[in-house]
Amino acid sequence: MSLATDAADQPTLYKRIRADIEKRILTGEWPPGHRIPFEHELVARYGCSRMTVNKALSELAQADLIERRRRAGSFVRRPQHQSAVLKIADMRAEITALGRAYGYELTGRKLRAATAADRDRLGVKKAGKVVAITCRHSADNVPFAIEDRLIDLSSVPDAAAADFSREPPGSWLLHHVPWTEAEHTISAIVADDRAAEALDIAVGAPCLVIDRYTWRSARTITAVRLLYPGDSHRLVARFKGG
Amino acid sequence: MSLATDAADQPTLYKRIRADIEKRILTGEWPPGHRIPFEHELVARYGCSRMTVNKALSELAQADLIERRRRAGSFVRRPQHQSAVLKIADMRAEITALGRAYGYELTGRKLRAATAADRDRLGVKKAGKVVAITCRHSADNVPFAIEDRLIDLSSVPDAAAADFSREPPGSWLLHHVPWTEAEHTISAIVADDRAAEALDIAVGAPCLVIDRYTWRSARTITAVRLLYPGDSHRLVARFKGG
DNA sequence: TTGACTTATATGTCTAGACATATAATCGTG
DNA sequence: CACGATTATATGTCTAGACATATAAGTCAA
Repeated sequence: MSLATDAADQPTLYKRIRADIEKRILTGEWPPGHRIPFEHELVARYGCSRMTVNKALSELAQADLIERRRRAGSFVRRPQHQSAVLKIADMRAEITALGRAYGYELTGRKLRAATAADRDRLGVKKAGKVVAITCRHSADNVPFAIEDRLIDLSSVPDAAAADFSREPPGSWLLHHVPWTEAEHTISAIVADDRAAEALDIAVGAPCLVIDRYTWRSARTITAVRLLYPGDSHRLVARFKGG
Repeated sequence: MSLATDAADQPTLYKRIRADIEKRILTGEWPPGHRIPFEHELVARYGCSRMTVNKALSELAQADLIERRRRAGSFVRRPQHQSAVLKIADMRAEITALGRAYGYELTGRKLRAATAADRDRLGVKKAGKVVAITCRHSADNVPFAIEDRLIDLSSVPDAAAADFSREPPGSWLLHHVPWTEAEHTISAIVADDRAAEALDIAVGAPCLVIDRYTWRSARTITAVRLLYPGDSHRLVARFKGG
């Protein structure tokens, strides 16, 4: 046994090294800027080859926990610009996860040549065909959110033939467009007449608005606006790492 | 030269292998579920050792782009549960980044033994001392957000002596608490009398609310509620990776 | 003091092997 | 056919080297 441990070491050695270092960083024992021991020191401490500690350190670097600089060493990174992971699963999953019955209703569907407003909303210059969809999601038969969506058919031609009367466009896209990037803008408004009626709330009640633009490899796919009743719905974001 | 390329290969070989595979996944050429070539096939294709392709594949696995299964092979992962990276920098940075003048005003500060409400809000059971702070952030002398914060002194004893009349508690904590986890809850409300006056908006105007709980290694540090005028402020979240 | 040159060193990448281990596939048996 | 045992195989981890390369630090001259 060339391992430095006498006890049974469940995880593999490089994972143990990684976990050891991670622990010291997370507990603050090694604060941001602190220099991690050199590879050759860790090699001596753990009695293994350099490739093994290198693998541990490389993974920590990939996870942005440390920064590695040639000739200088490896250093604990300072907490990144604060960022949060905001879970926005598709509506069905979101509502189902709450243990509530999911309901869906297509309220409008139009196929048309892109208007100037459409192009502006999708952020594209070229004209093309689009599908405009409005629909409503409900939980236990209570309105949960209304959706107003535009899909660029030049990016997703299949969407022209898709049947959105049963499957919500968000789910459909999620299963047909394998990899996406998106930008969300979250704001608050008060419900106007139309929103109030669709969501069964009072005019002037607060609403949470999420505007989401989704694209794939620099190609716009869809723009969607979701309107939630603000007092009943909450977006939960979990954030890790500074 | 054992490299399979004749052209000058700027990046290193394993990075090129990783990029090649990543590209095929991102363009959809290899859809979710597709089996990546076996390591020994990639070894043959690139004319390198197994460790080199293994490093490329390991990094893709760490980035959740592929999933590796013993004996079966490596497979393109299906787009994860949709998640967004929500940037919420500290207020000064946020406002400064907008090119506006940052203003800060401490409106209240109390040091007290934790009340039942405080303990509930911080999610702790044991009693202890807390600091309660209210303050206001402004951009170009226009109210930008009001903040209502509770700091657990048993986790951050230094906060008792900190001078929050000049430095906002958010910035102070960010620089004194090196590593944190947090949970955000985003909702919408309409402004009540107090909020309307502090933010200089009309009663009944929409407001964006962010409740943030921050802790470090399972230890609660602070709970904060931020109130933004909903029509002027926007939270932008950028999301990558399905 | 400053700038240009040199050197030492820590990380970056890679190899050609090795054995471990989980598991899909196959084979036998009741 | 169902089920348990066996086998083949792809990944997981590790070694003991090697050379490449960026750069901090030291050296020396203007």
